[in-house]
Amino acid sequence: MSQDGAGVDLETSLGYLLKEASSALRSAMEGVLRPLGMSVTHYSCLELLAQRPGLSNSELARGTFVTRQTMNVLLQALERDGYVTRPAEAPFGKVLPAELTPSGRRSLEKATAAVRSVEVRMLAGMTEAEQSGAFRILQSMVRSLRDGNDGV
Amino acid sequence: MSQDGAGVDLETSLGYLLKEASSALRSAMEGVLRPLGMSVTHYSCLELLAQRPGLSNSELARGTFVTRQTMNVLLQALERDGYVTRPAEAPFGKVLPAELTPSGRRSLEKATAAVRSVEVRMLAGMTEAEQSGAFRILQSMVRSLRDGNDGV
DNA sequence: TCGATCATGTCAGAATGCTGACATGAGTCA
DNA sequence: TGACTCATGTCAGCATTCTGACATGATCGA
Repeated sequence: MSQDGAGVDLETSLGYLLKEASSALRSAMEGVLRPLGMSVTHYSCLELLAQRPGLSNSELARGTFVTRQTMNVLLQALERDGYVTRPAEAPFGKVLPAELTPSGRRSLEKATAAVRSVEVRMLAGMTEAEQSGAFRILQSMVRSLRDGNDGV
Repeated sequence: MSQDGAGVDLETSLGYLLKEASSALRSAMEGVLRPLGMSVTHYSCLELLAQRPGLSNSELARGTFVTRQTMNVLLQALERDGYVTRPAEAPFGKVLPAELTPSGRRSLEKATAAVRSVEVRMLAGMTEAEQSGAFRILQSMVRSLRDGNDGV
């Protein structure tokens, strides 16, 4: 199965498995969000805004792991469709705090329920201890990867 | 910090953390692969072919978590640049087995070393037991997500 | 043997995200 | 005060990936 001497054995690589898990999660989320006419990034943006009202474009971008240019395009669409509002002028500096409209909040409700069901399914068969263990380990990975990243 | 009653708390959501970890890994891999003129999918394809010579386009697509259309575009580019060869005619059915050329193998060597260093960094500070625990847990997540996915 | 079903390779067009670039406002330091 | 650095919002162009569609070859059941 494993090729001796090869650098990264896909069968035992945690990096590969991480990618696989992330792909499966994304796929499952797309599956439940598509009927609602929502993409994963779309949903992530609304969810983030619901939990932290007033976040700026750049902050939302960091929170959803896309560039601020990408988030800007998405925010403009969400604004046009009436899910999000931003003031015409920045109250301070250039930062424009965004907020959900009632329509945005309504639209988010169904999506949140759908995504929660996916997360529940993902955690099926795992004990509480395993879940908190997974949490610690993933956090450790993120920290280690960020550290050596030269601030990029 | 947490909003009581909200469906998915980002601070404690394993799904969100999984996405964060995957994003950090991808970012780190892009960082080391870019100087080599290689994208993550590009590398993944070569690595997969090195470990399992003769994989078809569709099999490579599944192994790198992209569609077979995407992999087809990539394979054509890799073929054009002399990293991969495929027979002009299928030895059986329509399946075209792909293989690395010596040039492809050479190009992969540096990339493998770079990616391995990223994986080592990611696992820094984790015990053997934690790593195998992480492996089991991620596998469990993948299985649970796939199960309810209606075969998509 | 024949028709239905499925997987594959491939082309074309659309969607999504990224890099590059620019102007603007805040903070820092001499 | 003035120069410098940094983060932000935004526009434009490019890269990557996806969805839709089609023809072809293998497989299976009647």
